[in-house]
Amino acid sequence: MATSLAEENYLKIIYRLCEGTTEGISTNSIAELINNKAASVTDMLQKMAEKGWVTYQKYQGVRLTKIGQNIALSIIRKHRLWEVFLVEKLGYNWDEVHEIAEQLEHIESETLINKLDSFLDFPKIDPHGDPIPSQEGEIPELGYLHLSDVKLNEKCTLMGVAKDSAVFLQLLTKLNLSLGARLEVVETNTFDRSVSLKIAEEKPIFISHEVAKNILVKTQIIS
Amino acid sequence: MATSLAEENYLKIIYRLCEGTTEGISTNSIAELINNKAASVTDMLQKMAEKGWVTYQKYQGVRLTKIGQNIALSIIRKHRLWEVFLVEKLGYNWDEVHEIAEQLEHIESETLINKLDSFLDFPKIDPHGDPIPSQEGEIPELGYLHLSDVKLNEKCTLMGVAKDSAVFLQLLTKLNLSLGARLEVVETNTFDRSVSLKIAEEKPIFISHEVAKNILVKTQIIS
DNA sequence: ATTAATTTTTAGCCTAGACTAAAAATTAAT
DNA sequence: ATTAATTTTTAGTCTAGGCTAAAAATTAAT
Repeated sequence: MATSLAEENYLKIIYRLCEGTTEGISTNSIAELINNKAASVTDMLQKMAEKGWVTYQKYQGVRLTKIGQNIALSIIRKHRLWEVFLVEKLGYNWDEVHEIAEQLEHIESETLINKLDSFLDFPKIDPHGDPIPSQEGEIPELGYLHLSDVKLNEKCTLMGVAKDSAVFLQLLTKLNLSLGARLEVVETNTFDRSVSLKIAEEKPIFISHEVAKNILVKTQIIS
Repeated sequence: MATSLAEENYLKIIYRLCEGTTEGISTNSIAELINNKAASVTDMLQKMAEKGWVTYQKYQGVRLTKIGQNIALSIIRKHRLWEVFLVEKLGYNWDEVHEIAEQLEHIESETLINKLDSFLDFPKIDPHGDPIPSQEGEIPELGYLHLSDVKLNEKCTLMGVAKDSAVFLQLLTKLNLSLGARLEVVETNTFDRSVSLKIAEEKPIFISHEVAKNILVKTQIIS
């Protein structure tokens, strides 16, 4: 069944909210992310339930069905592949590509996205370190940790970010934090949960808990 | 002012119909190309007139204003650049790209299209030989002739097509007619206006007037 | 266990952009 | 110059996808 732009945006957002919960997703949380009023969301959820993309019970939130998940994954796949294209081929920075990819992800053509995938040499992650789902909807499991959860003095490598808003990414760039950076948490401050962080054995810098939480790292280098 | 998808499609079609006329464009002709009913077109024309993109007088057809023209040209520019991308970079054939480019042409980002332009090495024509408008809306004037207008026994080169429907392009491919082919009309048949055509000094083949009319050529090779 | 606060849903309304049917204007044909 | 045919416009409807205000259900607080 064909999906409208609005529907695709709902599916994508519900998918994001579903990750890491088995709970039904609340109307309000969707409304907030998609920037609509709760009443509009209820409306759309009911339509999507009829189409079989979500299961929905009044006042109990929604869950994606297998079909809904697959649609969401194919949109995410497209989004992330286009981001790779924008950065790798057109020379954009990682904080500039989100908006454009939000548009490109809705282009409908099976062949297009697979040719793009091949043109880009079948990348496994996007410019923010997020995994790119396969055509079959498989997501390579990367097992990254949030920097805020890493033990003191444990060396790790910056592999991705948990949030890709432009302001956050620009801050990272300013702090000289980019994909692949070698990191080590040397101190955590109980007062504000801020963190002293060594980057590539340099003099430590301070970053807030909020920042640390949104940095994804791996602790051993798996070759 | 922002343009909706529907508006962009109207502007593009009106632009096409304006080429080579100073007459107002009829409601019906637009309706046919855009696959809507005349009543819907009237409606939209009135709205676009208010926005200053067309001049419109009841029962007298529309014309594009300068602003309308510029919007149309920017969409055409995007369409044709994306077509180059699809053929040159992703390996599509020239008869496969139209539909996808119809979607891509609506992606809104100034920087994107200029970066794409540069990535493609500033092409002047698309895969069908159509000129690509510059950022400023200049169209390189190519001065091509329709093959049906070329004198007998005058050698010429296939530079483009006047129609890019998939069936037409596939037919050309079957006939071994592609961009750059050296052509010579050796006979025209008064009965059905069909044409005997030599391709690269081979044994002549027959093509219909309809085909000849939609092939664009240049007669001297301008280096 | 009620009451209060919050969340969600329903009901009704709005706009963009389609449509149909009927009216009006234009063009063509006698 | 009328009449007939065609084209275009108007008027009124419909659907998708938003909205607000009020009602209903759920959750939190006494």
